[in-house]
Amino acid sequence: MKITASEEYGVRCILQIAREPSGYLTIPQIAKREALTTAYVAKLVHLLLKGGLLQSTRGKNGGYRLARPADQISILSVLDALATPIFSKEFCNRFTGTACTCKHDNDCSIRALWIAIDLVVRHAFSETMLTNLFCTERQMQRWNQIHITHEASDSRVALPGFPSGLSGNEIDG
Amino acid sequence: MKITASEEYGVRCILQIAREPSGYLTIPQIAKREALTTAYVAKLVHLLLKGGLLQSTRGKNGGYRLARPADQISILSVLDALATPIFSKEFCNRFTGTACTCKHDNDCSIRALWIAIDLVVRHAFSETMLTNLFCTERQMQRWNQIHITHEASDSRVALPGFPSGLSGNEIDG
DNA sequence: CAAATACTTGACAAAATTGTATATTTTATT
DNA sequence: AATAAAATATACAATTTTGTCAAGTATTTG
Repeated sequence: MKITASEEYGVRCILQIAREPSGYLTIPQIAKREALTTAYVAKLVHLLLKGGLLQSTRGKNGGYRLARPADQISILSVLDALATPIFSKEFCNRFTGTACTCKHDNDCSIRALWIAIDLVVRHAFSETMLTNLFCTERQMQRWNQIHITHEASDSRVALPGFPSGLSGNEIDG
Repeated sequence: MKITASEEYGVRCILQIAREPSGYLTIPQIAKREALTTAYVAKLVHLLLKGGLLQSTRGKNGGYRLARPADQISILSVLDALATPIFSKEFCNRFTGTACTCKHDNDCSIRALWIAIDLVVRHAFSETMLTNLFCTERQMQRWNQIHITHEASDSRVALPGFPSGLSGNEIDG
């Protein structure tokens, strides 16, 4: 499982704009701050623009700003603008092996697994806003230790007890 | 965020072995059932072998079997054998932009975000065993509807309230 | 011990992703 | 109007991932 390059760099770009006091940045400014080329930043912010997260002004003195306040922009919406989610309509078409259509097309428990984890991830990111990244890494880590690992060991952040094949008859499909 | 090809196909291969009544399958057999080439299956099962999830027997009448009972093999261990996790040691080295070292190397709230989601995902997969995939997709879906979306709307499967930059002083980093 | 079967390994070809280059359009300033 | 600064668009080069090929090693069976 991988974070794609556009997701990583795209989040960095919009976070630069979000944290900028003036609320306004040009492509060359972002490029300099993130050590990226202007061409690449242009591509990324364009994705964010199409996704409705940024507004642009053309011409001299132009630039980009957030389309809404940072506390109303979820990480989920940012990632959705930058790449396709873990599970999308195209997924099963991507993995057909040597056949022209996937062997498990009409009944695939693995597909249900990916859909489940996608749901978990999407929910997590839907609750995290750009403003939540306005802090130091130490603060974030501390939060992680307190909440995530705690919740995790409480088995609340899990997919516990997927229907077992051995005792799966309880569920009427 | 993407599931890699080796993760997808690798899970399919080990699931074939796990579901096989004899508990024993050869590379050509797996290849046929999954519509993959024998060369590709060989590569994938070898990763699973190195990861300690399979045992192999060479020579005529050889093949692969699970190294332990299917209910003791987590999806997490399978995925770890097949690919690197969402966040690993190499991560920051992959995204350095045009610089030779990442601009945010010593303080990066985004990194903490990826580490957090990685933890959530790993925990979820650590609780899901191969046997939990021994069912129909409908059964899985039904389970998803009951548990996942429910827990999600209960805000228990989330990263709620990451430290905010506005009111983040409460946390002593 | 030879033949058949099956795993092992490393190199390489194809495809997808990632990143760059170039040209165009828009707009403020002089 | 001319110029400079900035966004937009498209095509293309580089890299990484994905999948294949081919030559090897090991083991069982007759």
